[in-house]
Amino acid sequence: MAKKKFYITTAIDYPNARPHLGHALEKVQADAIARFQRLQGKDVFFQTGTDEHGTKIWRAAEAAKKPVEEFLDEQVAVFKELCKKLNISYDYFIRTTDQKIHYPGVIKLWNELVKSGDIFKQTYTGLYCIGCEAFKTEKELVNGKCPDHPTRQIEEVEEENYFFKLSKYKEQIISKIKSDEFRVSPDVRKHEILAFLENAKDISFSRPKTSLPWGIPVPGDDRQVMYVWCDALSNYITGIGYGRDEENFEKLWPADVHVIGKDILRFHAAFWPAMLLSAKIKLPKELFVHGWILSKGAKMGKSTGNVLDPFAQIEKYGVDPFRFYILGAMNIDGDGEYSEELLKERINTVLVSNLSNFCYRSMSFVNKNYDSEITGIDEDKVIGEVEAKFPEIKKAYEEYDFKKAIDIIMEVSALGNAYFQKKEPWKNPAESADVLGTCMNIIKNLAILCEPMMPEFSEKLKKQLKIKKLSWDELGFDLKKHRIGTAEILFMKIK
RNA sequence: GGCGGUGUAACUCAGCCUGGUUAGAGUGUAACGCUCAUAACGUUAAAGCCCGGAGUUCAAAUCUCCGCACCGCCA
Repeated sequence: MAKKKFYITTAIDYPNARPHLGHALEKVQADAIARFQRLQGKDVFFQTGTDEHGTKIWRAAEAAKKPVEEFLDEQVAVFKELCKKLNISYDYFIRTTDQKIHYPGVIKLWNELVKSGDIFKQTYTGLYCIGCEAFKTEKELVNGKCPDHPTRQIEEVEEENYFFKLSKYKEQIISKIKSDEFRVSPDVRKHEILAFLENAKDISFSRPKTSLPWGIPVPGDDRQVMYVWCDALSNYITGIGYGRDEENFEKLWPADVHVIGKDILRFHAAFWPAMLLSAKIKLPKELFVHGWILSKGAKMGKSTGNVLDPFAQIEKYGVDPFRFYILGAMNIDGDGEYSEELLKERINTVLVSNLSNFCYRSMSFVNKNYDSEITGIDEDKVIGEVEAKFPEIKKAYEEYDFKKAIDIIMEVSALGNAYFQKKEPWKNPAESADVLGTCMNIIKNLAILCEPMMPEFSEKLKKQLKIKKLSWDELGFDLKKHRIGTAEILFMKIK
């Protein structure tokens, strides 16, 4: 039987500045999902990438005094480097400036929307801030001035743009979201978007080239440039072949899950499905929306000055402890707190004292007392207790509740520690060989359970246990006669 | 202003949908035990007017209403 496919994406990042912890969080969450699905035997395709058009990029390149292509290549390299440092197992990294891969699908999509009669021209009159190079609503202004550029004039500008008939599809989208045919999770985000959709208006879909110099030209009207929606959201289909390799597209679409942040919910849960409906393309199955990483209760961002550099954090604490911490710090339907104090505490008390210590004390005991070999297992009730956790952990992963998954996995490790303590094998090593056999099996299970979140740790465990590949199906206590390798400490305590 | 969420031990949270024995977990604290292990592990304990008020009920952290505080989305 052919493997079932699983197509997962992150949002594409806007590389006008260096990546921050929020970027890291989303990639790590998506990576954990991708790895979990691979463990389940799925044929996973995992896409991430960068959104490279728009005024901010154009201006950032100007500020850096570089040609925009060169500027982007450098910026994108940093985002790719972050993925590498984070151990992100993506299959494809899409760039929206890629004229071979991305443009054909974008143009096809635009034309499909035109064919459906959903693109129309309209004159737009609005209040324009020269500083932002963007339209503002009256509500956004403070004393008639842009809050970000209070010294600049606000001008009333008239532009002729293409619009997209979002309103035409809102009822369809509402019904698909309500029925979970297009699932938006967690529920709080589902409620939010349903409320928004009730009053959804048509949206601006292009800008004059004069005001948006860096973008994809509108087919048949080179005075207009596509606005971000058609240009960027389309990456989810163009990357897998839409408009270019239809066979591959048919194989992978619809996406099983788009992982996004709550700030772009509307674009993904309203604009994007409307575009797909207009183009007669199936909707993605699910949108998983994460919150923000906060530092002392404030959003991480350049403006708040509380930016922690993910590269520095990974360097300082190691990739798996970092992944472990940010995955465990997020509440499923809210935000998460990032602080180095908390991170240190979590690593020292949970990763080191519980998990890593159990593995090391058990394996080094086998090295010393049994010449690295186990010959059987002790049929203790701990086996049933551990096995009872497997379905709970699977459920937590399936619900993207990494915090819960971590908690239960650590209960497995704690069961191991309590079992080891109760059996006191050090008092009589000669007669305790089977106790350690049971411990080796618990460790094997931990290697599987932790893999989605801490792949490097899992690799090390497998190497030390001398076990090749492991899938979720191999959870259990089947290791009877086996020789392990040399135990090494897996995580060090942080001072 | 409208809609939604949150408020439970010193800290982070679970429990609330489907009311019911002494309200749970981890961290921190204390005592004891153990010593294979990264001063790691185990056992036990102290610690909660479950935001406030009213109501429904034999019974409410849990359901209803009002209020307060904080957060999100919309206007």
